[in-house]
Amino acid sequence: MQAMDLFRDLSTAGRDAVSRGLVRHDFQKGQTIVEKGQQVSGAYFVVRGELRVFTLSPGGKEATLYMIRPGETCVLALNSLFNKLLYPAWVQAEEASAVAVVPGALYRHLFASERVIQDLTVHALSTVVFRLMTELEQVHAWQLDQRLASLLLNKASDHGVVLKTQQEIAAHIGTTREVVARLLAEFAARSWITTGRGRITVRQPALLAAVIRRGGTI
Amino acid sequence: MQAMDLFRDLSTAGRDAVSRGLVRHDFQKGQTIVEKGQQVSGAYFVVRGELRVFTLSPGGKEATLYMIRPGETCVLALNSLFNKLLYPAWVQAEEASAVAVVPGALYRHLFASERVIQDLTVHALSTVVFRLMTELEQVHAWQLDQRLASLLLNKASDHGVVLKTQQEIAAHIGTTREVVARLLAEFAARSWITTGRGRITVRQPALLAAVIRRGGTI
DNA sequence: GCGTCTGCGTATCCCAGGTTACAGACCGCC
DNA sequence: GGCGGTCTGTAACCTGGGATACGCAGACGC
Repeated sequence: MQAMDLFRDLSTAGRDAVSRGLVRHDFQKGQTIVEKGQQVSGAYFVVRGELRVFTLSPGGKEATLYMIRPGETCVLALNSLFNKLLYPAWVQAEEASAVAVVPGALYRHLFASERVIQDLTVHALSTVVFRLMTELEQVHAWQLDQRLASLLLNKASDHGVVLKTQQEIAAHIGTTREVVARLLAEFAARSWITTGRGRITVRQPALLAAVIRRGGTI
Repeated sequence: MQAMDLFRDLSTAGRDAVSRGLVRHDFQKGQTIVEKGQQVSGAYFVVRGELRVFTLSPGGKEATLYMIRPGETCVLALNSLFNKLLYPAWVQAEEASAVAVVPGALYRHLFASERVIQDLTVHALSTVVFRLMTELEQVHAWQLDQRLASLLLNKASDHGVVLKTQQEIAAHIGTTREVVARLLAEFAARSWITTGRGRITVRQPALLAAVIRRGGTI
């Protein structure tokens, strides 16, 4: 199992403990993994797919906090693990995903004795701090068209294709579907992108990038 | 020195190393401690006062990311992340503050060998993650009047006094002075607060709290 | 007392973006 | 090939709050 790569450098005792305690879960695209306020225990390692950590406001509007990619750890779990706080957000499988869960007690034990786990924990936490700070900065400083352009450039495949519905995009940048449609229409009118059902193709990445750097669309 | 409390549980060797390597700095209110993009290393323990971590957008508008209070740590350089990437925000002394700085190399050494430092590090990082997530959630879900009410209730002393200028408050919640004045005027018109030069007194905390829970001022 | 500086109060205007309300268009399935 | 569900396009409208532009009032030094 690929997830085991993470544990290669453990002591034999540690590896034994892990192989006994590790639980693997599979999630479908869109499936909710953790709900806000839930008491979580254990560390979640993403083996395959991608997880999305997001908030849900009373009105039902979502906003992505950050993503967790394969090989990374869900630190919220670590956070709750070490602080005894309740989980402060929702987590969902962005695509079909496989997750390896190390139960809380085992993880704390490993953290106490295994150097690799200590480093990994700190690294995971730092990464999230960095991502959250970046996100927060962008929310404050950027307009929606800049955030949208940024998302398109980030999520585009090698050939500039983004396979997402407008609804999903809206949830990512924390706005509504209509607004996304409006902004995409502006981009499309300038031939920077072309749109299709569940698909956006970036035609002029350089010009999109310019939107981010500057301040406005016009 | 009070900061030494933190290091009480170190091994003798560790304590020696710290007492040799620790550098104490004093900062005036408003003084900048770290600038964005600066190459920082080590850990900052707040001994006295309070630090503010914030972003500064091109337009010059500030927005507070989170605060660090006495006894808490700002872990800047533990791994490649904050070492190689540059620090993504500004840090400023919110009040006159004393900070004990543990240089990067020493901190990494301590982290590798001292149990207390490992726990402290994870705890500090988790705390920051939690604060950032909370802040991000509020930015998305709350209106400015709610954010302002929240800030007033949080920063008020025992007798409901907040000693801040409107400019400072605006920087905290990421808006402009004029908007703060407008909202404060609304609150004052309802006799929930009274205002003065550099001072706001909360008269009806319960009603302010109601603003947060609900959705609007009216 | 008098100038100067810093902070407050207020009014007017304007725009990004949220809201509402439909009208297609594509997609798979029966 | 018709039908229901999911997605997109778009237009008209509304509002929170950012921008601009002052005038005024304490504080503080001289």
